[in-house]
Parts: sequence; C-alpha cells; structure tokens
Amino acid sequence: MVRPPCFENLGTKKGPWTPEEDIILVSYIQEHGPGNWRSVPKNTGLMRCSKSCRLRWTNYLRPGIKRGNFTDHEEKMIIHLQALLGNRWAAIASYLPQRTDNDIKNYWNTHLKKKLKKNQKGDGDGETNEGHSISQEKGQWERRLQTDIHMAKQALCEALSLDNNKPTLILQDTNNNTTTQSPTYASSAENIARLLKNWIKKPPPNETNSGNSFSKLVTTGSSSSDQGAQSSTTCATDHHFDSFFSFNSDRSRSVSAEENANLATDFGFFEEETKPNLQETTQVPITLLEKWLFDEDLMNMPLQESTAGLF
DNA sequence: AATCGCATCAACCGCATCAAT
DNA sequence: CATTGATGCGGTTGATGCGAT
Repeated sequence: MVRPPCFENLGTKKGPWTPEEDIILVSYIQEHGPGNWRSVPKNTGLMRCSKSCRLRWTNYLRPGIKRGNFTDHEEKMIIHLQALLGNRWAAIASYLPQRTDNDIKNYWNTHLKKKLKKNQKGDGDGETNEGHSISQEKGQWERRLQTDIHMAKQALCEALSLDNNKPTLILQDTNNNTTTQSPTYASSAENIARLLKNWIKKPPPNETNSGNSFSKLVTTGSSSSDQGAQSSTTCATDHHFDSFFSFNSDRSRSVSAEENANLATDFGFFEEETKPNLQETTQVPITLLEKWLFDEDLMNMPLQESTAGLF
C-alpha cells in the first residue's frame, strides 16, 4: 500500500511555530482535548500537518513540562534507564513525567554521551560505562520486561484515576504539600504569555522570521512521552507519578497551580469557573521495582550490582 | 567587527505499531 | 484475516546562538 505522506496538503507549513499558531493550537486543544490530530489542521486552519501539531503540543505546549536545567538526579536516572532500556526514549521519559522523550534524547546526545565518553577515558570503570556495556548483554526481553512493568503500572494508575471523573493534575509545593488541579493549559498559557511578551519587545520583521525569534525566546513547555498527547487523563497520571516519585530535588515546578490559574485566566484561556481547583489527593504507594530503580544509592552503583537481585 | 566552527534543540521524516473496518 | 488510516517512536537534520580567533 502507499502510505500518504505526512504533509498531505500542498502548502503545508514547515519550520518553527509562530506565537499565533501556538495560540490557535492551544485554544483548540483546550476546547476539544488532545487527540484526533488529523482534524486539528482542518478545524483550526493551521497550515501544519497533523504530526507537526501533535509534536508541537507534546513537546512544547503541553502543560506540566519542564525544560532545560536537568538536575543531577534526573541525569543519573537517564543514564541508569538508558543503560537498562537502551534508546527507548519514550519509555525513559515515562519515568520523568516532566520531560519529553525528545528533550531527553537531545540531552543524552548532546551532554550525557560526551560525559560518559569522558568518564570512560578518565577511569574506565565508571558506573555508567559499566551500565552501558551490561545493557548490551542484557537480552531484549529483559528491557521489554522493564518497560512493560512500568506500562502496566501506568495503566493501572490511569485506571484508578478514572474514578475521579475529572482528571486532575497533582502539584507539590515547596512544603511538599501535594495538591491537585484540574487540567488546564496554564503552562501553555504561561509559555505563550512569556512568548508574546518577548514578541512585543522584539517584533519580528515578518511572519517567517517571527517564528524563529520566538522559538528561541520560549523556554518552557515540553512533555514526557508522547502519551501526553493522548488525553488529559494521561497527563494527570504523569503528574501522579511525579508527585509520588518525589525524588526530584528541583521541586521548583515553575509555577504553582494558583499562579498558573491566574496567569491563564489573565490570558483568557479559561473562564473564571474553570480555574483549577486545588484539592487533596491520595498518594500512590511506590513499588519495589521503582524503589529499586530510583534508590539514590543504587543509582550510584554499577548496574550489574544493582540488578543482581532482580534477574 | 567579522568570520568560523561547534553546540544546542526544535522540528522533520520514515518506519513501526495499533485500532477500526 | 487483510487492509487502511491514525498515531507513536527514534534517528536525523537544519537553523540559531555563542564562544574563539
């Protein structure tokens, strides 16, 4: 069969997204929810292919995503998970709910690879090199198993979260008080607000250039795996994970729920009554596997040692 | 100040997989 | 079961920024 090209329509726009396009996309998703990407360009008039819209949303505009400034812990996790799972970025990203697979992939290729090489030259016996070589030895089924366990857990978590008809986002403040909020596009609104601020400061000469300058100005937003695109429920699940894996030292989750709400409201992304509600939530107990996976000491241990008990 | 080369990261592309019919 | 369309994933590319010269 002949697969239709991604850019099904002639005249489909490529390259960096403009603020206008972002706003259109966010508004549309706010109204209709993520998914059914095929219909997005049709219904919004965006001259982008469905794939491009999905990617833009999942990697950049989706709420609850953190960009740049990888913490030491995140770094270790990525190294550890990469050794374990290989280049399965989506699977790795599912353990770092605030990060997108694309972000992790980029970070791996630009920073961590080099770091590992350096280490390899330096002491030849670093934690990570060993992990890497072991990953080669580990059979594919083992990797699959690792991911499948997580997938199953995620599915379960998702199923549980369906109890609450309204999907919720879970936030943790500086006092480690966990709160939830209904899904909003606050982060996206924040992105766009910031972006427009810069946009106004630095009005681009024309539409084409505007995208470029804009894309460099915006530094927030980007998600975990593409799962984020599936539904706001999944998004809630991501935050669920994030909240009970409170390993992330960089807890400065950019903006609080309330700040988000205000910002987004200021920006007119949702009506007053749809402002995020802060409510309490139950914590999901951490599993042994995840305990093992995220244990700080284990992360510093050569992989072979740390996996000894599992296989 | 101009040029060059490297680093970074958003976005693209093609293939794989899933789901509907 | 086969076909087809939609979505997900991972590798790669290209535009841009930035430091060195």
